Amino acid sequence: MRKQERASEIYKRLSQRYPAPEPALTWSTPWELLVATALSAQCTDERVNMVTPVFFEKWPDIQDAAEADISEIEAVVRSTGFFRNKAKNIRAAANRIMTEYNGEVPKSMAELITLGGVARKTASIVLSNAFGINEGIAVDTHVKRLAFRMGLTQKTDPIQIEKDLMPLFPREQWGEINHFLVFYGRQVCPARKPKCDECELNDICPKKGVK
DNA sequence: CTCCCGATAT
DNA sequence: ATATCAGGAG
Repeated sequence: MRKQERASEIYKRLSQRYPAPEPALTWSTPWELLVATALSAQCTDERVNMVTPVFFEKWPDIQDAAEADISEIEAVVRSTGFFRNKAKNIRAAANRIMTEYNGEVPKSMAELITLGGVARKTASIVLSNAFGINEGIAVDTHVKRLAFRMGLTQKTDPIQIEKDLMPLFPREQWGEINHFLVFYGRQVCPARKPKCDECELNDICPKKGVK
C-alpha cells in the first residue's frame, strides 16, 4: 500500500474514532493555550492541567505575566520540568506580546516562532486550535512515533517528518491529524507497549507485531 | 550533539 | 535504575 493511500485510510478511520477532537490541554484564550503548550514540553498534559489553573489565577492576563516575578513563576511551573527555561520564556513572551504585538498573540508561524521557547510544534498547536489556521503540522513525540511506525516517514528530525506529512494530508486536515495521532498514540500505540492486538490500523501498519 | 528537569510507569 | 512524557535552544 502506498504512503498516500495509507495516510488517507488513517485519517478516515481515526476521524470515525474521534468525531470531535479537542486538545487535552485546558485553555480558554490563545494566550492560555500558548502557555499550556509551552509548559507541555517533556511533560504529560495531565501535569500541565494541574499547573495552569494556578498560573492563570495568579496572573490572569498577558500583562500580569509580563510583570510577574521570575522566581514566582518558577515555583508555579516547577513540577512540569525545565522550569527555569519555561518561566523565563513565558515571561519574555508576555513582554514581547505586550510591547510588540499590542497585547494580542500573533497569528502567524513566522511571528510566533520568534518568541523564545516557541518553535514550529507549539506554534502549530496555537494556530490551528486557537485561530483555525493550518500553517504546519505539529510534530510532537506521539506524531513522531506514529508517523514512523505507520510508515509515513523514515526520518527522525521533527522538521523533516513534518515535510513528509504535509503532502500526505489536505491542509484542512492538518490540525485534526495531529489530534488523531496524539490520542491514538496515547490510547493504543504508546512508546513502550503498543497494543497491536487491539489496533484498528493493524492491517495497514507496516510495523504490526514489531515493537 | 548536549543541556534543560520533575513526575510517573515499568 | 531506566524510559517516557503534546520540545526548544545553544
